[in-house]
Amino acid sequence: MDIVERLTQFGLTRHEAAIYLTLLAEGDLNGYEVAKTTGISRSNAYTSLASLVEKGGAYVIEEATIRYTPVAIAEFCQNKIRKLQQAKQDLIATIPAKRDAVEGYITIKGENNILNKLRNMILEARERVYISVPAQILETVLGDIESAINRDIKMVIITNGSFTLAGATIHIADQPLQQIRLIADSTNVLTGDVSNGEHSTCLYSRKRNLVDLFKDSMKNEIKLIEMTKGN
Amino acid sequence: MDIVERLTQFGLTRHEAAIYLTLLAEGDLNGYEVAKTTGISRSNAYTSLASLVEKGGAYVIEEATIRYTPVAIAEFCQNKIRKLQQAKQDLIATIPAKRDAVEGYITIKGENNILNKLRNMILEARERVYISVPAQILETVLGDIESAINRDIKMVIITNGSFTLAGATIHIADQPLQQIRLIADSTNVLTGDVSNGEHSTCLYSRKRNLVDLFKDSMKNEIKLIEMTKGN
DNA sequence: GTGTAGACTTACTAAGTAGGAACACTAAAT
DNA sequence: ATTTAGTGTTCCTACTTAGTAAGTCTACAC
Repeated sequence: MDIVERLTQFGLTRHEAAIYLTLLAEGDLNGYEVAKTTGISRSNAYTSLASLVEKGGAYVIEEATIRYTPVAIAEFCQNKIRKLQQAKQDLIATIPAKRDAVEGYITIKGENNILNKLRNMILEARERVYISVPAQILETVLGDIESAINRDIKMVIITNGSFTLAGATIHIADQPLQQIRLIADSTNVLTGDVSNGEHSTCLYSRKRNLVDLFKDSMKNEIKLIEMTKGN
Repeated sequence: MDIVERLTQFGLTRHEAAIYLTLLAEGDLNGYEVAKTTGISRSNAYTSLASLVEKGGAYVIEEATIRYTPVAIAEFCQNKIRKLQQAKQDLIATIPAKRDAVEGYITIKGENNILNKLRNMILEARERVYISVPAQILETVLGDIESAINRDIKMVIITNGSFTLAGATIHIADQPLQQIRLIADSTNVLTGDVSNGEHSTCLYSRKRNLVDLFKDSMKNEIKLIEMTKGN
C-alpha cells in the first residue's frame, strides 16, 4: 500500500500527506518551499499546511518567515490511535450492549470484514477453534492464532503447503484450499471464500444445525487427509 | 461529545452512525424500517446501509427481505484501531526516521495537539518531569503520569486544589494556575495555556537557554509556594 | 526584474445530505 | 374484485462541503 494512502487513514488528505513526507525528507520548510518541492500549488500548500498543523501533523517554527516541522510519525499515529481508543471506551460505556441473540444466517461482505471476523472469532474463542484456510490467509491471522494458543485454546488447523506451529494440531491438505472455514467453541461458524476481493461474501452463523453440520464436515475432511496420507 | 460524532471518528458518516445506533436500539431491521425510524430519506437509508456494511459496521441477514444487524461496538472499533496500528507499524518501517535536530522554538496550536504533546513528553521522559498545570488538566494526563512513576521517573507536580499521588512530589499553589509548564529530563520544555480552546498556542523547545530559564522559574515557584505555606 | 513569500479567486470533482418519484408486491377495506 | 394503504427497493435530482488544480495579485529583497 502507498505511504500516502496509509497516512490518509490517519485523517490527512493526499496533499497533507505529501507535504508531511516532504517535511520529513527535506527538513523544516516554509510554505513557499513546500509548494516548490511537492509541486502543489502555493495557495493549496498554505491551506494544507495550516490544516496539517491543526491535525497535529506538523508544528510551527516562528522565525523571520514561518517554517513548519513534521511531528514524528510514531507520535502522530499514536495520538490518533489514543484518541480512538478513548472514543471506543466512551462508546462502550454509553451504548447499551447488544443482546447477543442467536442470530440467523449472517452474510459478511468484503475481504477485510471477513478477515476481521475471522480474527475476532479466534480472539473471542474460549475453548477450541477448528480452522481450515489457505496458507496465505493463515499467515495474516497467525499472530491471533498464537495468542489463542497461549490462552490454552485447543487449535486444530487444516491448510495447504507446509506449516508447523507448536501447540496446534496441523493437517496438511494436498490440493490448494479454496474455502475459509472456522468453527469456534462449537457455537459459531464462518464459511465462504475471499477470492473475490471486496466482492467476497462469507456466511456466519450461530445456528446449532449449521454448526453441527460443519463440525461433521471438518471431521470428515481431517479423516480424509489422514487416510490419503496413510497411502 | 455526541455519540454520533464519536462514531464518525471511526470513519462513519452521520447517516451511517445514526443508522448503526438505530440497529443497536431497535434490533435487526431492513432498509425501509431504518428509514422510518431514523427519519433519513429512504434512498439515502439504502445507500448508507450498503456503505455501513462495506465499512464493517453491520452484517446482512438474508431472509425474505434483506435485514441488517449491527456489529458489536467493541468489535467494530477494535477492527479500525487494529488497522491503524498495522498502518502505524508499516509507516514507521517505511519512513526514514526524522533526525532529531535541536529544533528552535516550536509553536503548537490547538488544545488537543497541546495535550497530546504534554502526554508524549511524559511518555518519553527517561529520568524526571517537572509539571505545573491546573487541576483540570492534571486529571486528563493522570494516567500517563502514573505510568511514568511506575517507570521510576522522578515526578514533581505543581497544581492547584488538593491532590495527592503516591511516588510524586506535590506542591499546591493557592491561586488558580493559568499556565501549562512542563520540563522533561532537563532537555525539553513546553509552556503556554489552553484557555482558548482550539486557538490556544504553546511554545515547545529543546533550546538549552530556554530550558535553563524555565528550570529556575519553576524552582522559584516551588520555593514561593513552600514559603507561603510556612506562614 | 527575478526569486521569495503569502493571500485571494475561480473551477472542477466527489461525497454527504435531502427529498421526490417510479415500481412492485401484500394485506386490508370497500 | 377492486381499491386503498402500507411495505420494500431502486433511481433521479439538487444542494453543500471538502479536496484538488491552477491562475492572479501584492509585497519585499537583492
